[in-house]
Amino acid sequence: MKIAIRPASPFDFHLSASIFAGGDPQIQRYQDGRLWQLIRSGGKLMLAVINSRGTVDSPLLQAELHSDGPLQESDLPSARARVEGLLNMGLDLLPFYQVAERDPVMSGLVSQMRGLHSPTTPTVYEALITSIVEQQISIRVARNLQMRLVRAFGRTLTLDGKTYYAFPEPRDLAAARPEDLRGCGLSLRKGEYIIGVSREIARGRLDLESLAALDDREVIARLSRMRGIGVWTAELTMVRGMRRFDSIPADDLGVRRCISRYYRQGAGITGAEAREIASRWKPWRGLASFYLITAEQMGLAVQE
DNA sequence: TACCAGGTAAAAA
DNA sequence: TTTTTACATGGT
Repeated sequence: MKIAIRPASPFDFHLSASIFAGGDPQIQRYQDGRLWQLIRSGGKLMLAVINSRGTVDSPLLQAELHSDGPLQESDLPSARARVEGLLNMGLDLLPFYQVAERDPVMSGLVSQMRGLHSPTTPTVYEALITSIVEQQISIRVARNLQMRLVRAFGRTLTLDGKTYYAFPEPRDLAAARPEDLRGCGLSLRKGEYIIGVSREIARGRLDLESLAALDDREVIARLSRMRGIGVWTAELTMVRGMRRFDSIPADDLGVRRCISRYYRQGAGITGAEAREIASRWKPWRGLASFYLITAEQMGLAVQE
């Protein structure tokens, strides 16, 4: 079954999806112009294969949906929302670009990344767990551990003899032991954090999706009540999984490094200095930092 | 080899 | 109350 999607313009599908390049082809992957991603819609797993049929200024995407059973018309609205959510396709970037105009450095970078949309995880839970995994270790190592975690605990969908893995549900990880996660390369302590959070959710004592009703400070306070979650993890969860485009983990080493690169000639800066510089991007601080990180990865030059 | 990489909680001072 | 330490993997 195929659906057509018209993202808000401008939308650069290739640039936005490249963040998924090099991923595990059985989990999430962008390759040869197509984005592969398992989505969950109405309790049913399906594989979405997304490609572009339009341009940056007149974007048009096509998503093929595959499942191991018959797909109903009633599955489509939810599936469409899931696909659009992956790259925040409905988000109008122009208000952010207007704010960026006031900042010569950001303005110069943005003009080279026009149409870049940031990704959002299908669930808040996935953002929270992957953020815990990423604590302290390098992104590269963290991606490895995340792939092992998904393969070990995720639900699967088999199509044409190929198995695809979806991110685990809270109850899948709630049933695990720290030693099981240790087997994926995680520390025993992170295993405890992840299992603890998953159990709270599985028992109905924490509803992550309902945090949408709270403001940023309240979300940080609520999440920080749980063992293993500090301000950094909460902020990363918000910007990555809750579409809080103004939330920025300013203490983050990577964020500080790229702000320093483009605004302070690479001199080391503190989280407080990063927050000060970031204040000019309100109310788009999180999206701006995503642009900076992407600029760094693309090797864009520092403006003189 | 030793150190560091998109932190956090718990122990020690 | 503030400072130090352990934790895991993988790159340099």
